[in-house]
Amino acid sequence: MILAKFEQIKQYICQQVELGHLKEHDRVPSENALSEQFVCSRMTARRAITELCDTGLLVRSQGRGTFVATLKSQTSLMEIRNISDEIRERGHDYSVEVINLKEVNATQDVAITLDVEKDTTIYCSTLVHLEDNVPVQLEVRYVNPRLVPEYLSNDFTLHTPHEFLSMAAPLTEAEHIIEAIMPTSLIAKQLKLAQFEPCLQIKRRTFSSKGVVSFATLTHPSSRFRIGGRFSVNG
Amino acid sequence: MILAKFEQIKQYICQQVELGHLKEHDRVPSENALSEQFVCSRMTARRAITELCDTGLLVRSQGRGTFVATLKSQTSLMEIRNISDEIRERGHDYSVEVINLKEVNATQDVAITLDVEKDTTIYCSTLVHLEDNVPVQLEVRYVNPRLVPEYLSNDFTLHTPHEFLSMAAPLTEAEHIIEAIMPTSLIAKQLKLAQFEPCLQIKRRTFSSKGVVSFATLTHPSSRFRIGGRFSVNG
DNA sequence: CATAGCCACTTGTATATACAAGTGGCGCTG
DNA sequence: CAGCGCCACTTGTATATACAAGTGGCTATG
Repeated sequence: MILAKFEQIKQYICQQVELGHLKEHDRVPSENALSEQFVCSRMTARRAITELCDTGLLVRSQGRGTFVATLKSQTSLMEIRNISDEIRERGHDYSVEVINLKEVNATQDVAITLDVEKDTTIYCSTLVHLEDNVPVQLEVRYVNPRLVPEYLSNDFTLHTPHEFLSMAAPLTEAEHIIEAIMPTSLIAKQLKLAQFEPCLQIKRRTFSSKGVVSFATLTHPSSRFRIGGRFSVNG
Repeated sequence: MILAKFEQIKQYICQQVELGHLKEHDRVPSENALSEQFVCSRMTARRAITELCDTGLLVRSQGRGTFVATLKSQTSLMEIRNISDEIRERGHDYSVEVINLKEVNATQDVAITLDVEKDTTIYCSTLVHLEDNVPVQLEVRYVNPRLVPEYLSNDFTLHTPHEFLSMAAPLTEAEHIIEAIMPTSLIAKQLKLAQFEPCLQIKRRTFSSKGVVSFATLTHPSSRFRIGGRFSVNG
């Protein structure tokens, strides 16, 4: 048995929803029905459903049954998404311009942020992400070489830093600070801004189970990029 | 039995953490130990622990045991917090300046946003929130009068719009767009900005179970306010 | 015809049990 | 003393069962 039974049942229900066989507010088979269908006990079927309720795909109602929830668009505010995927999902062209890749000595503040010793050699990548050949994000990223020693050998035209890091050291947590700034002339030049305009700047620290993986400063020209999201309020 | 047994166990463990008897990375009693202590089956104790893991209070490790997780500060990025609470929690003075309260005819776009008929009369409040007498947020808010007819009768020096709306129509969902803008001269004046500086602008739509409650535009001078948050990445 | 009550079906809680699988310590052996 | 293997303990998966409790429809009764 490769996959646990309750995982198989989860997968099946997810597929039914993805394929459109189950739509919003449709009733899903009862726990008893599923346990017959998958030849398992009711508790196993129940577990599958419980976990899908936790993710928000299903909602239960005692006495009535279990139903497909109102499907909500994902909250890209919270989610850390890969910018190339996001651009491609909008049906646009993604490309990247690598400005430089280097090793640098950690200054005091970067060392603290990355949780390494001062003057350690750390990796730094600077690149610009383009949507239909228009720069939409300047990404300056410092990476902890202890956790991802092979970072600089990545081909960034094939894998974004986020993609590469996700493979090398799966993300467990992230920390964000969002600010509005006026770009410096260097940033304006790198983003090919015709005139100065306010930019959204996100400082993001990402963690894996082994510690701080990287620290990135993501700068978006306001006229070309927004951040949005929808989420439900708990409690 | 007022509370289900697994809820009692959850409560007990939460208390132990709150009281400091269990600290970060401490080991919590094993499922078997809990089931003896509470005279229940292991599956019941297990359920309590499972749900506390889901909330992030505990982490499990097969073969080793269950531990109190690294306690994280709340993510104020996702949470919709009351600005007056936030300012007071920082130990600063909160005050508010009401610029105006009025009824307006819904223009096309506001009508769509609030999901009401065009030219309906809707409520509009404009106020500035101050931290130690410095303006930190300009809030322009449109409210659906069908859902909160008594909105304009609120004393905004006692309750922020968010507080009042939360009582009148509990939030179920919210939608956000974040942008960086240069303030108009009116906004700059209302925020008492000495010179023009980039501002973070959040457009927020809030929903109750009965529909769109309000639409707010929150403008923060970048030099006086940031948005931050930390969260765990699922999957 | 209206309704009160019963019944079938659903989810919710709880138990007892079994075996799989991961971890870490302890002791035995080379 | 180093390392291997066993064992105790832990969490992970799964089953079979029981009763509680909420929902909705159907039927019998007034």
